Amino acid sequence: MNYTISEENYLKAIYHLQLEAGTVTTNVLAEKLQTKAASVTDMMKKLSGKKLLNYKPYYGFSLSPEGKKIALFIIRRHRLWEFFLSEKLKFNWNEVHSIAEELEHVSSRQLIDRLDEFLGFPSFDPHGDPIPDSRGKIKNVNKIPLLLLPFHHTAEVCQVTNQSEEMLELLQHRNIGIGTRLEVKKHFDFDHSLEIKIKQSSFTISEQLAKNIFVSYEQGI
Amino acid sequence: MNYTISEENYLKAIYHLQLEAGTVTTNVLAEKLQTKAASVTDMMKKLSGKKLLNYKPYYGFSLSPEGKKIALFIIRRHRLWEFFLSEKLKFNWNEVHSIAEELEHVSSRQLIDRLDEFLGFPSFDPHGDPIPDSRGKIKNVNKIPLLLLPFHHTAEVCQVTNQSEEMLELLQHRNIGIGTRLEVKKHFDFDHSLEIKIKQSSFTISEQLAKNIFVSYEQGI
DNA sequence: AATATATTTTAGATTTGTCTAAATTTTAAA
DNA sequence: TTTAAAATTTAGACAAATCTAAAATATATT
Repeated sequence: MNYTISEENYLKAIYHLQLEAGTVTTNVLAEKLQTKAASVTDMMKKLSGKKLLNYKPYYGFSLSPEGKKIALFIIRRHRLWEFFLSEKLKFNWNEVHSIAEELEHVSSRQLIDRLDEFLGFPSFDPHGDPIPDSRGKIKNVNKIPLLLLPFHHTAEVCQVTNQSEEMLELLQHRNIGIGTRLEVKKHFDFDHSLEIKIKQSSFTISEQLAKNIFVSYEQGI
Repeated sequence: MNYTISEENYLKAIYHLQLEAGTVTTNVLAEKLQTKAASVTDMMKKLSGKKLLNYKPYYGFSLSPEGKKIALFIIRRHRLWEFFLSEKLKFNWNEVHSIAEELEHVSSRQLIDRLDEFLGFPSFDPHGDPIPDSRGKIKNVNKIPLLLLPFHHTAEVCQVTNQSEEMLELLQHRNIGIGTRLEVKKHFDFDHSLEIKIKQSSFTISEQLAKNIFVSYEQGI
């Protein structure tokens, strides 16, 4: 019931890649974890030995139900700490991730459940990512990419998928954050940039930026 | 500037033993860390290689100024987390230690300084142990063992040195905690037990318990 | 279908922190 | 002061997680 930091990082990375890409390969996982393919293979054998993975050599791997459950708990810890850092310790959006990477490996179940309570059982972290509850369940939101938002309909930013320093710096400059209400005025075919309006001011943002912004359409969360 | 969990645990343990006993030996350290003497010797070589220890084979070792500084920072992290767990997450006195053992190894300096600020720069943890400030300085209190408190002088419990489950269970039952005001009525020579008075009620406590309780005499902290 | 290329796995080495058992050094006792 | 006992260190081994280089397998190309 207790896993090493390394095992936890592998499980979490596999979970994320499964969500993003559906299928996970040795090389992609190695890239994500900044390690080598051979090391990944070693760990795959270890994790499948513990029944956390379905693994067939040369054919790939995927999380078992138990492995997924554990991954969700690690993600729960990560996101609750991010919420804490942002909400209580007043860290910026772009500072919380790396600290939460360390905190997430503190394993006391009771600690996390009390932290959850202390924070008021939040459903989303500062990036808008959903926080699994104490049973590992994730709240689903009706969200669409900003690129698909129809013109002249106000929507609310609910998630930002790229969490790099650079991206978050840009968002802060533009005053865009989770909960920001905006509407799309126009698409420019030439470079696929968008004109958007927040409160009274309008400006354009690149396709690259817009790709990473998700909004909830009909209603707030 | 970054140390492994194991290195940190050794530095911390040496610091504590130096305070308690003045001198630290291989066997005592091995006992404290639940490991073997040979492992301690290995680590001593490693830490003295990093200039954190003065080490002369067969003659013993002690923290260098740099080693002491690091130990104090680890203790700072530990005690701030203990304070957080107790004050904010409502953990009992006797539950905070083991969780803080894990949290103390999360190394972000900024995290700890912000946590400190969030908690209101506390000077003492829930056991009454002093919390080093951001420069590593410890506040000194005029404290004496309860055994030495003169009769009929009210004093305030300011520290409890044994932090085992069993000890803390007993203290909770007796309603003794940091800040409790009490006076000593009598010493019994037969078993060296003490009669003490808290508020209106008097009862006796064993020498063993009294040994671990420290009080501030003239005035509160 | 045969071959070339890319991907993945195996084999063997390395580092960290640990262990046991043996050797060394210090300390205590006769 | 020599010997016995205790404490400490060394030597050699092991598990975890990683690496490089080589081998095995799968995929793509002709």
